[in-house]
Amino acid sequence: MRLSRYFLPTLKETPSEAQIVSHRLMLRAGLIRQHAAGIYTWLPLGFAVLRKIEQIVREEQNRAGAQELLMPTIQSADLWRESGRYDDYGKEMLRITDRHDRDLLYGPTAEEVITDVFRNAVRSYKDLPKTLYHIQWKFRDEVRPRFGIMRGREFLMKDAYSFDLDSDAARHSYNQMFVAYLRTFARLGLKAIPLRAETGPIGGDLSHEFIVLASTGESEVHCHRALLDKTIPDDVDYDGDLQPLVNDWTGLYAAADDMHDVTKAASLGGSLVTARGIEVGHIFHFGTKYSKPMGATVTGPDGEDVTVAMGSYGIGVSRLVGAIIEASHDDNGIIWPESVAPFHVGLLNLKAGDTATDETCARLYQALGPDRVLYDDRDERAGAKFAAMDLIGLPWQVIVGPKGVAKGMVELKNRATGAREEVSVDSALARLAV
RNA sequence: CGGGGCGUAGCUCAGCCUGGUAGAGCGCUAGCUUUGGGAGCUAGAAGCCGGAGGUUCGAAUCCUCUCGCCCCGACCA
Repeated sequence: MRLSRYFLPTLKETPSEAQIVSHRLMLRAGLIRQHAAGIYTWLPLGFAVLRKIEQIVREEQNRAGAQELLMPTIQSADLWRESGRYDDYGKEMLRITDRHDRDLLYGPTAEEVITDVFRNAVRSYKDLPKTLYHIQWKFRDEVRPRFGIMRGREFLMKDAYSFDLDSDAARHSYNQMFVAYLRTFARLGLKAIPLRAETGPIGGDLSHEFIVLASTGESEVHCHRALLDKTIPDDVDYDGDLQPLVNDWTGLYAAADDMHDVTKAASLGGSLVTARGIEVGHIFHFGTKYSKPMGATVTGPDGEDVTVAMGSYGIGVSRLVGAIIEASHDDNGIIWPESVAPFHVGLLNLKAGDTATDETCARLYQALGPDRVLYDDRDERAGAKFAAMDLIGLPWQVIVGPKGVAKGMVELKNRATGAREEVSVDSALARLAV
């Protein structure tokens, strides 16, 4: 993409409403614009990142055996009356009335809808297990939206729902998601740790939240140091026994403030780490909380009806954009992990209009591929280009100036480390190849 | 939902206390000069001073109401 044609409204100054780093940088780098309190427009660059994250989440869900579908944003209130949540959910639920005076709502979550789909379609235990998910916009009418996209009212979320014959089987579905989450966050370039969580209003008896570590994070977490160094295998057998792997990740002490056990933590001595983090995922096993009132049953092996055991598994996709920035930035701007970067390379033509630099840039642009490169071909000063490119945080920069070009050289800069090297054009191409 | 604050040019803000008809910096446009870390000079364009009502000869400024946004707290992917 040529920057001269791209819609990338960057800001030199920080809009006054933005308090935290990710919000400021998202506004400044031209990722989002606020539409109303807690509601945002995603500009092309931000949208590109959102799509990348979404795709990684999708791939890992599929890999774990979950199947994607798409449920509506607007839901019927009747279903919520069935589960008993229509009155319980409170003002966070945005309620709507249509022209026939029917009660609708903008979905804050989708347990009711998926349970309805399931009960109408599945009859036999032989159809189990099933894990279904979608990636859809949700709305929760937060009293006080803040921190930009991190706590908006409208947000993009992946939510998965598992259906099993009994709670032992459900535990396997739960473990599949647990492992999928570890893999997902690792691929996003994040250090995430699972914490045992309160089950909250959704209910149930098994729940973990996943916290991404970032020094500017909202909540405080305490955990064993060894948890930070754990890695997740690349070739997980999702059909096999996942319990050992889950145990490995949950065996060490880890707790947020609300579940923090000071005595237990103190016994860790020097291995205790206190850090800050951002919640980006939450998984629950809640048994028959929805299947029972809504009559989601299957015929079991013995011919008797069985109420299915369910779990639900959320990832805040749009929140992750902010979380990644909180975890990865410096004074000059964003530093995108390669896996989610909107472009792989920023190509800076330091003297647009100069035949030699133009030609070198054109060659690099074509060879690297216009989809992977953001080419700053604007008639701007070098300083402005450096600042803009650092701000938007692409992993690599290729800096092409007349002095280097005369020697057949360009400069390759790594955004994360700041390291620059002068290399030949061919060498730069080789280094940046897919 | 309790407490506080702010709405003036695209952005950051001054002006308001003490009413007299709109300002700065950045950005934008044009020209010249500059050209490796958000340039310099010159000349421009750009504002229903959030909205409504009121007080007054006169309101960005004072009063009332209203809408919007932000911050602290309680609550959440």
